[in-house]
Amino acid sequence: METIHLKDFYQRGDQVFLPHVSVDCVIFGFHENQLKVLLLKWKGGQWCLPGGFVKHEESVDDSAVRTLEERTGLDHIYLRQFYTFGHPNREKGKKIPDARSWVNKRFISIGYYALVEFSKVNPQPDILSTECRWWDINKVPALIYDHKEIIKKALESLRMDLNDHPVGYNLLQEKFTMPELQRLYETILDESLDRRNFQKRMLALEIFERLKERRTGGAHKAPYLYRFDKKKYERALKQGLKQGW
Amino acid sequence: METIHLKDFYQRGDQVFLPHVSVDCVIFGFHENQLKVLLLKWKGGQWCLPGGFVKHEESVDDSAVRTLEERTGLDHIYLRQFYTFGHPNREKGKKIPDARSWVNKRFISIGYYALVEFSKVNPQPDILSTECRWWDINKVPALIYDHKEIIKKALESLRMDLNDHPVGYNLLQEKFTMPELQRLYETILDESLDRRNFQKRMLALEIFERLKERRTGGAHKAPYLYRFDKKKYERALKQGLKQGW
DNA sequence: GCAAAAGTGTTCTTCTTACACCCATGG
DNA sequence: CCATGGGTGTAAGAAGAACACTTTTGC
Repeated sequence: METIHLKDFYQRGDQVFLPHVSVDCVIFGFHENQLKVLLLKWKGGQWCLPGGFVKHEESVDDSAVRTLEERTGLDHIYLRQFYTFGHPNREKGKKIPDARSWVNKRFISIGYYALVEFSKVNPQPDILSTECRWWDINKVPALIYDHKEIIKKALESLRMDLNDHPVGYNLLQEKFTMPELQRLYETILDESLDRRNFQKRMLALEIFERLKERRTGGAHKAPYLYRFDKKKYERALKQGLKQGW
Repeated sequence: METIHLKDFYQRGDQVFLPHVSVDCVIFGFHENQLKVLLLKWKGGQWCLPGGFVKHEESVDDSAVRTLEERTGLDHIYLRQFYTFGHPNREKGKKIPDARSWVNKRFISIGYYALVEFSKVNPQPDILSTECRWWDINKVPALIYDHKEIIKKALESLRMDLNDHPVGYNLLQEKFTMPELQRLYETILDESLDRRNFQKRMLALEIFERLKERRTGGAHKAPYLYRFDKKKYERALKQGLKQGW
């Protein structure tokens, strides 16, 4: 992350970044059987999505990648553009210290969602914020602008993508159990699934490898551990999965 | 359509439009059993997608609607945002008469596709072009920038949307036959479908009304005419159709 | 009367859903 | 020893694919 002074950013940021264009990232994680989103607390006290601006010679995708890296410390993240928000009143209530700043102008924001492994993330605030932390998807606080709507649309897109993209690889730790994978799907879809049918369906995708180990330590019968078979997983990502759900 | 002079547009267009942001529209029509796209011929002789810019106080959606109206003469068009193209080299080979013009800068383009009733369209060139006409989707000429890729992605999105949106209403004339609807689906999907299964599936959607008339005049047995049942169609649009394909 | 397209219904197969029994573990 | 969660298989139902015969029309 480059160091940039706030005053510089407001006054001369447009020498580095395109005006009127921003990127917002809905970063999903999964922890303790809950779907989480990473949010930032503005200096004003309100919460918002991590976002950024597009450098003059930078691709929009790269700008999203950069934001992701800066907020999470991770690279090679699963990232997907899902919608562009372009209503002129989307930033209602906008207040920037310097009224003449380029940042004070209208912004069209390109929405990306990311899937990250919760335990690997080291949340980092940006220069405009004081705090960066996970929120339960069902307990998101009031957000600035249209950010609530952006999250809603991100979640809808994620649900759609679940149809033909194996999604656990990005959200779970390397080794995981079927019940864990099922919780993940149930959380994203917000519905409960039949244990036996779920397992059958998942295994039918043929992208998993069952290990001989089991997850011990918990109460009750120890479940098997699985991991993604990298080769088959990659192939599935390219071809799209067989239809389902 | 407002009259605007070309020189003004290049020199002072940024007083009206946002810099760095454009809209590209892939306008689909259906005629003589072929899927068509509406293209413009630039004054330089190359072909491109109809597009436009976003006014300072205008929503991006409205900007697309305006472009659509200007090129086709139609309003209330089925329109869908499908992707935003933001690579810095997407406009390779760009040549604008005035090198200092705002238009000469990099643009991020928000892609929309539209479905229109071919026979109702009155193609109109814009101020930058000399010709506006339909091209068969399989015979699209060389296009500027990344416009070929934009069409490709639009078509992919349309194919996806076919899963849960009844699409004929926007592309066919008011009254149509099942075989015609089938040609439309086959053209979009680029695969042939079984006549009997197709009809069953369509009728199972329960959004059609079969008329007593038949389409006479052609050779062979006269097929029935159908039209969309407006109420049921609207409901289906909102709820999404039952899964299929 | 023949070729070509359209109307219609049935069977087979596949996928989806529903559901029951036994096993392991911690308390 | 019992409550709870996990492993597995089977049967019924729904959805999709495959397919054949009859009718209409222009030539």
